[in-house]
Amino acid sequence: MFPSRAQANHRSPPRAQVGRWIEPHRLPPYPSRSMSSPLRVRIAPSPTGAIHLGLARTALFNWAYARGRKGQFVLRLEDTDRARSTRESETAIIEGLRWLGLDWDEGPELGGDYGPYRQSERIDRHRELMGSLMETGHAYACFCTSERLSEVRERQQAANETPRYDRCCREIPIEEAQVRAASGEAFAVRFKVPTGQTGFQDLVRKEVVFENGEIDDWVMVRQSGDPTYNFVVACDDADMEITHVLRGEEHLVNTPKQVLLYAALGVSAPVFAHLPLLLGKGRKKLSKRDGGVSLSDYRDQGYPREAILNFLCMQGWALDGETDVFDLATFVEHFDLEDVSRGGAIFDFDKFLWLAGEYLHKETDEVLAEHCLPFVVDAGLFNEVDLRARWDWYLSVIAMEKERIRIYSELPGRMAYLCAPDDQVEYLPKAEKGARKHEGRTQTLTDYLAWLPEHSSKPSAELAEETKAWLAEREQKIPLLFQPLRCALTGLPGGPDLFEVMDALGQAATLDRIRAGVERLA
RNA sequence: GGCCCCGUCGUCUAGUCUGGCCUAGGACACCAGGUUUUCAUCCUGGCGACAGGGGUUCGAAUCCCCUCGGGGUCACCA
Repeated sequence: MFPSRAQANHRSPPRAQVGRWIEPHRLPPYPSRSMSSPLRVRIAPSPTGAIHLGLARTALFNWAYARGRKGQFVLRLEDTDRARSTRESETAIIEGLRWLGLDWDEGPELGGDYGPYRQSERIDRHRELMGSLMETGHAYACFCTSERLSEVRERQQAANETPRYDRCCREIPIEEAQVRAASGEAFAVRFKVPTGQTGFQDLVRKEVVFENGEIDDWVMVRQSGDPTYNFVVACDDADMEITHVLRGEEHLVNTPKQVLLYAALGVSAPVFAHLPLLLGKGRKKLSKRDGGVSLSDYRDQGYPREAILNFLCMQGWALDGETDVFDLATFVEHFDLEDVSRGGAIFDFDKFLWLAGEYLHKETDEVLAEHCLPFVVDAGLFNEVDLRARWDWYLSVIAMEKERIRIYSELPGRMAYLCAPDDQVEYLPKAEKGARKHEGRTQTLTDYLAWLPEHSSKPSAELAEETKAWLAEREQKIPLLFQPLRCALTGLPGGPDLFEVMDALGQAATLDRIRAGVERLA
């Protein structure tokens, strides 16, 4: 049969199944997919890193498609690359998707009727299917060495041909192959691509057809005994009765290989839907160099969760061409694969920020305060206990600064001036310049400092009116006082109503800051 | 390079299947004006696209052909 050299030293379970011929008719039966069987979709991320925005989008579309059609959504971990797969990444993916608000019906941490849900744990089944495919003549052992393979590739490239396997081992008689394998010669298993054409239904791109002559006799199982992605993904999708495969367009060219495999396995292929790629600035696949490509980047920067979800919905899909802001329920209700756009689109970071602001501004002060709290603490402005002890004050700051921030992490920068020492408020150049352009600033500020204590106990709106009246009496324009005052109080060129700022500062700090301002702006 | 996918304002997108309602709509960005003590918000306005060329048709963003452009993929990675 086909024991391999790898059998002895490979750390995976013994390959007992490999050489066990299974009669085709004894293949474990695949449940037939009748019209009444439920729609089943899945995502199959490899746990090798953080959640990329593309994965988040794919997950969201799968989830919405299932939820909108009473289907089931499955999470399966593609951990075939053992060197790169980690449990930390697995946990991060599960937590990240949960944080987004997605839920799935079956998964590695949940179990389900089609488990296990880690590809590495399905290895016996993959070997079983490999064996039967060899038995039925759909796959064959390839004894070529990697040296020979690269030689062939180089020769093809030199001749300007498409590099592909020359099918050298394809016609080796099965008896001979068995003898060579038994003698310990290493081999990989390749799929025997038939002649003809392979087409499939793609709900986004209609029908797609490939010439089989263009398809390589691809490797299903490596010499090491490890199956490859194209092999296991189709096996698992078949076993799990996945009915619709929604994934990124980079997988489009893999699809005919998988479709051929389904046919060899004797099962019908699922319906596909290849989603347009998320692109970076240069119209190339969005990658790390584009910055901020992980879901966690946005969570950590304080993008509202609903804004992230909403924006993800718009990556390849539009509600009506008019409405940009809509919730998940609306998405689930209206989402259809036929409406997914075909062209890849550049990820618009500007619009994302804008949308974040739309959601942030809709939050109540209380909710926003909670969302911003960790960022304020992280910035070192307050510890949580102190901040909670003066919650009403914090809420007033939130109300005051709300319209100027779009993401939670922007608050600490906006309110930092409130925490500065009163004689050392950092004056931004633009603010100081604006203050200094008024000739009578020092005198006006000094006079105001004298006038203020008797009036500052009044509500801010009233104080504002009285201050303006005071200025009118002196026949002075408003900016003459307000610009130096703003600089003294906040050091910023813009910001909330000055009298609300005074409220937040308190009388003592207000007076101290004006006093310091008289000197510093002299 | 082969194969495959795609092509509407700077960007995202509606309209394309089922030609006429398109003088091509909306949003972000940008610019100008208004509101405001400033910034922000908000309001008003502006800028700005059917890749190109041939057909078919009374009529084409929409159907057909060609060209050009962009992307994806060509592993014993996933």
